[in-house]
Formats: sequence, C-alpha cells, structure tokens
Amino acid sequence: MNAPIPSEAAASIAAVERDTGLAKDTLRVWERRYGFPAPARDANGERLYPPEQVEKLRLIRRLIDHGKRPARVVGASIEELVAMLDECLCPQAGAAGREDGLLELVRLHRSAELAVALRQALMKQGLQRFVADTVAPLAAAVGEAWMRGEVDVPEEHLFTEQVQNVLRGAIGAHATHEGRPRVLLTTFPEEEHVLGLLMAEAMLVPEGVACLSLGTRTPLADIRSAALGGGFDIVGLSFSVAYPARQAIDGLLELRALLPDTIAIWAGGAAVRDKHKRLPGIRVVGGLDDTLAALRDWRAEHP
Amino acid sequence: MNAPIPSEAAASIAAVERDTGLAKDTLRVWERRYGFPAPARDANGERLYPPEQVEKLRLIRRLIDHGKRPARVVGASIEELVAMLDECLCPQAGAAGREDGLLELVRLHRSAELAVALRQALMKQGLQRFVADTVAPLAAAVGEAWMRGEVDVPEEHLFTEQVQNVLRGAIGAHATHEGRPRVLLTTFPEEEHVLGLLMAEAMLVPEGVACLSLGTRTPLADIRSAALGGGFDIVGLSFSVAYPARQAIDGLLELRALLPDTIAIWAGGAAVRDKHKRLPGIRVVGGLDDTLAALRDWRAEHP
DNA sequence: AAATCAGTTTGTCCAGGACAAACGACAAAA
DNA sequence: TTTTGTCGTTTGTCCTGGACAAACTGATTT
Repeated sequence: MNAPIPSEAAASIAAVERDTGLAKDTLRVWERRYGFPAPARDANGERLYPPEQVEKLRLIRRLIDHGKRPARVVGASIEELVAMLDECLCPQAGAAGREDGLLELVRLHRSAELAVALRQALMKQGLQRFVADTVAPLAAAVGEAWMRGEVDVPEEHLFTEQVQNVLRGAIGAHATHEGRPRVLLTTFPEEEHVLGLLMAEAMLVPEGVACLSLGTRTPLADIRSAALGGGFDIVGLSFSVAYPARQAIDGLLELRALLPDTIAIWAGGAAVRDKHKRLPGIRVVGGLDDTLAALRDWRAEHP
Repeated sequence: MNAPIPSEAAASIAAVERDTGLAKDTLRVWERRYGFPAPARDANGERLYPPEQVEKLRLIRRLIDHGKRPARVVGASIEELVAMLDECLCPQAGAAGREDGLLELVRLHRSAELAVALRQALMKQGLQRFVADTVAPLAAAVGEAWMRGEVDVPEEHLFTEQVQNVLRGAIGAHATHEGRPRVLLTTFPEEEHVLGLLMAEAMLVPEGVACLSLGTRTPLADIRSAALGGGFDIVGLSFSVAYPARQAIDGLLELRALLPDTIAIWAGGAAVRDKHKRLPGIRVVGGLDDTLAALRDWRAEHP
C-alpha cells in the first residue's frame, strides 16, 4: 500500500502547512519555543522539513484536534504519540467493530465492492436507516482509523466519494421541493467536511422536508442573505471534530443575531455536542436520530 | 438579493485571506509597495479591512487569475477594474448566451426549478450530451458571471451542489467496474474544483470505462501509490482557470517521473490548454469532446 | 456544583529586509 | 516568421524576533 517514494526528500514550509494544516507562523513559533520541528535549511536559509518530521507533525495535529495541548505532545516521541492516540480513541472503540467489514473494503481500495455493498445496504435498509446505521458508524470508523494513521489520504477520499455518489443519488430520487419546513444546510467557511451535511439531508428528505444544501464553506453574511431570500424556516450547520469549539459557538451566536427569530438554527456535529448551555436560541442536534426529534419538535410548534 | 449587513464593519487579515485567497504576506507587501489595500488599525495596531476594500481585492484577485499583473490593477478604481473584467470576458461571450435561461435560475435562487430543469435536460439529451452541451456551458457562464460579480457565493455553491446531485446520481446508475481502461481521476492538492472531474467521469463512464474518482486535493505521492496499487491504465487530472499554469506543469512532469510509462497521464482544464509542447509524455485533453478522442486513441493503441 | 481569579500557554499579528522565480521586451539565430 | 536567449523589473514567499490577547489550568470562593 505504501510503496517507497523515490524523490521528495524534504518539504518546504508551505507544503507542510498544506499537508498538516498547521499555519506557517505556528510552525516557526514551535521551532523557536519547543525546538520541534527542527527542519534542515537549503542554500538560501529556507526550512526543509524531512518526511518523518512531517509525519510526526500530522500525528500532533490530530492529537491537538482531540483536545491535547501542544506542550504535552510536541516533545513526545512517535511511539508515545501513537500510545496517546490509542488512549484518545479507546472510549469510542465500542461504537465501531460491527460495520460488516465495509472498513476493510476502504482499507484495501476495493472501491467497486464498496460501491456495490453501499448500494445493497441502502436498498435493504432504506435511506434513513442506511445513513444512521451504516454510513455514520462507517464514517466514524474511517475517521478513527485516519487518526491512528491506518488509512491514508486516497483511502479517505475514496470513501467520501463513494458515499457521496450513493447519498446524492438517493437524495435526488426523493426530490421534494414543496414540503415544510424549508431547511437550508451548509457549513461555516473553515469547515470542509461535506458528509455531515449529506447525512442530515438524507435523514430529512424522506420526511417531506424541502432541503437545500449550499455545500461547504459559506460566509456568514451569505448564509444570512440566502436564508432570508429563500424563505427558509430552518438553517442547519454541521461541524466536524476538527472544528474549534469556540469558533463554532461565536459563529453560531453571531448568526443567531443576524437572523430573525422566525428562522430556527440547528447545529450538529462533534464540535457542538454538549454545548447546549452556551447556545441560547439554537437547537443543538446531538446525532442523526436527534435530527428527527428536532423535526418533530419543530412541526409540533408550527401546525 | 444583497440585503445590507448590519454588523461586520471591518475584517481581520486572516478573514481577508480566507475570503480573497490572497496570502497574508501578499496583503502586507502590497500595502507596503502599492499603498493598497490601506486598512484601518484597531486598538492593538492590527489591520482592519473595510468591506469595500475587500470587494476590490476580490475583483483584483479575479483579474490576476486571468493573467493581469498586480501593478496594472492595484492602482485602478473599481470602475476601471470592472471595465477590465468586461474586456477579459468578451472573447468568450459567444460561448454563453444559449443555455436556456438556466443561468437565470441560478441567479434567482430558483433551486427547485434548477434541479428539475437539469434532470429534464439529462433525460432528453443523455449523459454525455447533457454534460458537454448543458453543464459545461452553464458552468462557464456561472464562472463568467462570478468574475463580473453578478453571482455571489451562495449562488455559485447552489449551482455546484445541484449539478453534483444530478451527475453523481447518473454516474452511479451506470456503475461499470469491470471495463477497460481503468481511469483514476483526481486533482492536485491546491485545486478544489470538483466539477471538472465529475464531467470527465460522466463522459467516460457511458463508454464502458472503469472510472474511480478520488475527489479533489490528493497529494502527489498518494496519487502515485493509488495509481500503482489499483492497477490503473490512466491517471486523469483536472485544473481550473485559477490554477497557476507553472505549478500545473511542474506537478504533471513530477508525476510523470513518478509513474511507469505503462500508465498514461491525461490533463484537462483551462490551466493546461495549449501547454502541450511543455508536457512531453502527457495527453493534454482540450475539452470534453476531446476526452472521447483521447479514449479512442488509447483503445487503438491497446487492443 | 458553579463562579472568580491569577498565572501560564499558545496562536496570530507586526515590521522590514532579502531573494529567487516569473514576467516583459527586445535582440539574435533558425 | 518563428524560436531561442538575455537582461532588467516585478512579484510572491520566506526570514527573524518581538508583542499581545485569547484560551486554558488550577486553586479558591460562593
């Protein structure tokens, strides 16, 4: 799976920023403060990061996304980092484990079989159960394996693509444009993950909800104008694990202030879980099944 | 459509980088050299960009993506910039104009009607003609209107989402996993636009090609390992207008060196058009119909 | 349990200098 | 005419080292 790479002995600071998601300023200040990373320099004095340091930075990034603090992880060895990752993940280990070997198909690049298996599961379970019982656990398992470094970029991309193909096809087949409520789905500009949105849409569409997804990365002001201009009843936002909780809360409160009270705001995803108290006027959706509960509540209040 | 925005009088340098795609370093050095932008400062001495300067920066960004150089555009007034944009776009104006008012549906947020109209066109024309005659001109028209500032973020997102829904559904319905050649589709890490890939996939799948799309933003080394591990015959890359030509060429040549000669590389999109001479060993695909020509050529050489 | 507060950690911003890659224009060679 | 080479200019990115506010930690009080 990982054939050795002949060229590319070292990466520039821009390449490391792209590959790890750590800002150039952050990389430089870590070097100054912690002595890591410790890149070589080229003839012009510019940083050259060896691949193993980039790999370690990737591990560190994942740990920080899960709440660890830099001082605790930057000094650690690779083995210690892997051990910390295991510790992070054990609590959730029960959730995975029984997704029918689909994860194996992802890991082995069996894309054709994965596509077939996903479609079969969809047919057997129906869209909502398929999303809640198959796609969501599988996405969690892939995310977890990604954290551990057991899947790499193409495997994760492959998984996302195949799931998108299946879900978008199924959502398109429902095609309800007339129902109520009217829901606008999107993410904030820093959030790139699209699967959360698609899963939410797939849960809502079979209930006769008129969903419109704008995809990812919509600026706040544009969310507002789209919501007002389109006559929507609800704006739904999705946040992945990696999204900073503080930023999510600030953004949501700002959006709440930008929208009239007649438009509800629903927020879902790991970054806002259990943040209900700090989000007055916003419905925190705890999971996919809670989406349906939220829908029931809304309909009870809007007869 | 653009209701006035109450809050947000000014944006931080990080927000401007996100909204315009211009790096923080670039924004500072323009200020130093050209005197524009000229942001205010907050109590802490940090830059605060007023909205109209951000808007002007967006115009400038688009002009630079189309080949203009900063010194020529940074000093100009908004009116002059708009005039330059018109000049840039007139040559292509003939291409748009007859896409059945679909552009109007995008502009007016008539998402439901847009979805219906797209599906109707797909049924009427078949997948390949639908892509080449409807989606591609419409995408060009949206890109052009985006350049002129006539559509904004939510409208462009809406368009992309609806087209993705239709295309992915249609592609999934074909579901050929056994054919030849086997084609791996993706983009380089800096490229985010996914429609080019989907259109290529939609052209190839009806021909019995086994396509696998990894989506956007795959690192070079991962493209290599995926191509080798999956037994692919062809790797297809897509580049949008905004992609720097030099970077595309360097990346393609590097990838060419990473892959055995038995695996062909196809490159398509505005950034590589007419760059055939500088890309030995790479098939430059000039347009969607040329994709089919490339496929015929490949099949002629691999009986 | 929840709120307050001091101390520490940490990411982002700033200034101004440097340099190589990319560009434009013009001249020489095919 | 087209291609190739040269040279000055433009332009984006990188560098150093300092500063500061926001976020977090943990002890203390309500």
